[in-house]
Amino acid sequence: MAAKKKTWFAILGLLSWKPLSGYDIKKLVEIGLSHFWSESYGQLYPTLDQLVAEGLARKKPAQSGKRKRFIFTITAKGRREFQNWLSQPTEPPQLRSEFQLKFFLSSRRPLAECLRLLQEYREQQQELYELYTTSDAILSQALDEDTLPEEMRGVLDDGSREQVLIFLLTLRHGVRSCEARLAWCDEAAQMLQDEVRRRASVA
Amino acid sequence: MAAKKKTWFAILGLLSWKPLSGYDIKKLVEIGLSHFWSESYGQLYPTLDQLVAEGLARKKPAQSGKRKRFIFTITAKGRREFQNWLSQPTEPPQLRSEFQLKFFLSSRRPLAECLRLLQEYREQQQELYELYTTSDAILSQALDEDTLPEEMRGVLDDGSREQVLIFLLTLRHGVRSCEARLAWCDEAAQMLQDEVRRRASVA
DNA sequence: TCAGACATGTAAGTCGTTACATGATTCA
DNA sequence: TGAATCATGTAACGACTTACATGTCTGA
Repeated sequence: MAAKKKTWFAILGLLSWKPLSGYDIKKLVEIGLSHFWSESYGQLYPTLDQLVAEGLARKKPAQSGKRKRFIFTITAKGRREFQNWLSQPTEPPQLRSEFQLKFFLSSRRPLAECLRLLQEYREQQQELYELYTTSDAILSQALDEDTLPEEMRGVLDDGSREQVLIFLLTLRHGVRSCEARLAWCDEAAQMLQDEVRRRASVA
Repeated sequence: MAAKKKTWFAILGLLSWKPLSGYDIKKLVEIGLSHFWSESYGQLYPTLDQLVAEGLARKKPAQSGKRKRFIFTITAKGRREFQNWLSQPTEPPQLRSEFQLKFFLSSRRPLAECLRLLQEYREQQQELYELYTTSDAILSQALDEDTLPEEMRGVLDDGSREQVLIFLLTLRHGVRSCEARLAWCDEAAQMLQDEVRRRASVA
């Protein structure tokens, strides 16, 4: 139980909300956590069995519906493990950014190359930003009106305001980060172009 | 040559600056790329041999110094591969943030728990921010005065302004991101506390 | 002399994705 | 009837870290 196993806790956390199948969990992650988390089936199903083996969850076939389907329920032990993980210090995200790597390594290439990289990055971020702000608007409105947006039924149940609020806040983390990156792109492009001009004037 | 192998290109990129040993590369990554990249020896040395096997680099024992030491030099083919990688579309960083995972999953826990997570995160970011701004100041000054800061001799050679500029800009990406995250923490804490108050007033 | 930096490497294990394999059910 | 979705799983691979193993050289 020592190491990382973040997948374990991602799953336990979702199970702490309500019993779910592997498939449910996959969907939930895609809808709710997609901008900062992902899980593949290849990871999910084996991990679920491990959780059961460790006594952190229970597996039982679903009686409703005719499909082969297994519902996982968190155990008291699982809940304790999850809460313990929550209270444990969080390791800061160590991102590996291919863009930044390229940008840094391009410092001996023509400045046009750096600028092209910058522009490509900016376009990606802009697209992301629009995605985020759309969802942000929907969630903000929902919070205002104290309702649940349709897209979220099944993901967030009952009229829990906190859930909507936290959802909105995690999203807004993405929004703010995106904004910062966009601003940085403009600042960086500006400085690179200033440098081009400076070089021209010195020569 | 199809897939990811970003380590390959990180190394090739550094070798495109000048011939280096595995140890040199490790140091260079730690000093120059540490806030968005890392390489471990377990990755580095085998990859260097792979590069040689693919004809992208050449390995030769160093004649200077008495220590066992191998210098790697990029080949023309290696250079082509590197430049090709640079021009290839960059995949957007998919971060997996343990903090965001915790924060999201804590939405059914007492609000105090969410606030604690937030505060811990803020402290981490604050620390990072101070680290970044210190380096930023040094690099900004160096750029102003057209000199190389001592810490960078060996990392960046000759008086290449572009190198210092790009170095500063990659760093500033971190600075801007940090600022955004700090601002987000404050915004989020504010909104959570408003919610606590709102709940009190409704009850 | 001995700590700390220099220097290279391997083995084992963790973490995660992709692609594949299989099959039921629903609905247009 | 056939495409989409529901649903579970495995095998193979790739990326990366950690810990270990080994030894040299420099300078206080």
